[in-house]
Amino acid sequence: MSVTDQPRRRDAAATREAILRAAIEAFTRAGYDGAGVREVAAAAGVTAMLVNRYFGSKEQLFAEAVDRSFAAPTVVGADPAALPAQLAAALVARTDPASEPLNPYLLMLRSAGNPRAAEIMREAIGRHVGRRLTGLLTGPDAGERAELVLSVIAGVWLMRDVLATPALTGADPGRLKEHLSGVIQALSRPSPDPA
Amino acid sequence: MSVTDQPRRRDAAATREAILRAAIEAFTRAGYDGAGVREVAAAAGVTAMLVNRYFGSKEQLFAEAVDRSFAAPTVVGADPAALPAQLAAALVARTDPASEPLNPYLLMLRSAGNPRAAEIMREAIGRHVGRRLTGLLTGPDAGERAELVLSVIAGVWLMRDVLATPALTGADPGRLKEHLSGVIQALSRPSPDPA
DNA sequence: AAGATAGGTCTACAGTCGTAGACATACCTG
DNA sequence: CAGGTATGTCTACGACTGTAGACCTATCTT
Repeated sequence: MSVTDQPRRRDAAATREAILRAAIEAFTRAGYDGAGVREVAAAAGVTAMLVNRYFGSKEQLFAEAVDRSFAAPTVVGADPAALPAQLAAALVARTDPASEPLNPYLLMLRSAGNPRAAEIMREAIGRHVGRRLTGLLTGPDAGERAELVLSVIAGVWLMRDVLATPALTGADPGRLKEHLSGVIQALSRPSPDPA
Repeated sequence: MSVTDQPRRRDAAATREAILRAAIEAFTRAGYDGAGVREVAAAAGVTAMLVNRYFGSKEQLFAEAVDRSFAAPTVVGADPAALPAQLAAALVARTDPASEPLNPYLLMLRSAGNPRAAEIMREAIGRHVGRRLTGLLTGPDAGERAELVLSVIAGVWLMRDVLATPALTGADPGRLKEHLSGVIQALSRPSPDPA
């Protein structure tokens, strides 16, 4: 790691934390299948076996990495009326290709191909993100509208960062924010007007 | 494959087609990393080497599978005014877990983790889907709004089929269609009203 | 019927993967 | 200072991956 890689002081908690951080980084960048245990171990400055010794298996390591990554509150909005604009602004800002590369949505999108990883993430969503977002919405079908908002967020992250589609990466942020604000607004109302 | 697996009559075109079909199925079900060349070959009733002999490499096979999968027009809408409702209805119907398991969005979502696969799919989107959807929208920023619609579609497919989130899989189809129709409607207008 | 060629298979290699058991060493306690 | 234990490493295995070259054989042509 550092230039003078003196063997880190023996501290189980700190080492475990270093491995978990490295795992989040690796899984977010390369996905569940693309990240190897040896790679995670090397980034944490330890051996591959120590990873399994602390976390049991790659699958359990992934589960804990997902849980940690999803636990961090991505967007906090207090006023329900201002939520669409705030959410849209945050989404546009954070999906900027030059933005910070560590976030739960990238981890999710790049690991969705593996069935076991998908299960783990579904449970984590129900445990963290879904519940948090549902609380911000009002109405009887808040749960499903919250997951629709989640779908939109994930979809934008997919196209803009993972696939890096030209029209979205090069779009004007202000106009993009307007569009997305309208989309989220449409999902904020309990039931669409059957005019 | 069949019970009496008599060695298929030697026909280069037919064999190539069988391999390509098997590849689309495998890549859609397991993603780029999850599907192996031997698995594809076995499903087509041939040897792994023949796959590479016809397609050069796994990567080129994937590129051709993506191109074929994306070329099939998923939703055809003629009337721009009715487009949101039609698109929403088709999306809700086709993302039903009991629906047909072969479609470009699943292929895309489950392969997005691999960087090379992501590049290939980005090009294929620009070549097929993006252009097709852009033609259905009007206004100066039709391109970026088309990709936002694509983002919504992909996001719903991700949550409803790949992750199989409970609130979306169990949601009432009619109400879901209403919500999504409103979302797409918001993206159909050239520029949101700065009221 | 005999040869030519397109169509397919066999064997194998070099690499990576996740993981298990035995072994070594740094640190704390007496 | 001596011992014990927590902490970390080494070696290795079996399975799987994509792919290359040599080889076989069914089919068509003459």
